Amino acid sequence: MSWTDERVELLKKMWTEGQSASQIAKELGGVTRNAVIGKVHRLGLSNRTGGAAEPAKPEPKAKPEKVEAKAEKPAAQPAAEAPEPKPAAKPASPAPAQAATPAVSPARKAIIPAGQPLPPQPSANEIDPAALAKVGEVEKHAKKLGLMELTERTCKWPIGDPATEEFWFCGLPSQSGKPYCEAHVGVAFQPMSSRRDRRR
DNA sequence: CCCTGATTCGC
DNA sequence: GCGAATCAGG
Repeated sequence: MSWTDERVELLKKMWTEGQSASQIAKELGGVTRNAVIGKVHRLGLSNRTGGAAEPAKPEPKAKPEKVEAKAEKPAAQPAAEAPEPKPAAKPASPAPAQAATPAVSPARKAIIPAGQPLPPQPSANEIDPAALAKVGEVEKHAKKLGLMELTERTCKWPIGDPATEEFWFCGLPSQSGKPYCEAHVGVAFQPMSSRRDRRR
């Protein structure tokens, strides 16, 4: 692959958007992130601040001027990710958010779409209060990823009700080979000794 | 461990 | 010019 005009343009665009080199490389295809970074530097746009390609500008550190508030809300992310065939987990058919058939028993519970090892319900269980608190805390910071945004290294802990809009996945980095982030691993894989030995 | 960008240097 | 290898952080 060579750096055609189009590819360079896409590179510039994505880099300016704040995409990481690896993401750009994936998008372009046929190049590694090293290639992307190398090209970025050769193009002289290592600085992602608004397109000014200043070859040399030490700029100690005195710039009260804000660059600009880039609207990088994940909510507006159009999911332009390349659908890589990940072996991990990709439930193909999201449950219909709304059953358009009122004829069905209204009292029925919503279907659960995930084809993945669903974690135990964290609610009524007797897990370490500390762990629960940690989960509650971490869920505030959840990246709220959709199904398509999940990778092997993102926490796949579901949050909310799948039948409503209030449903997403934790999405925080799962640093191990685990499917969840540390906090959720804590409540997912309980050593099955919650408080049995609490007596003393 | 995973990731990030930065730099070097043989090609 | 290119990018793998390496470096230097998080």
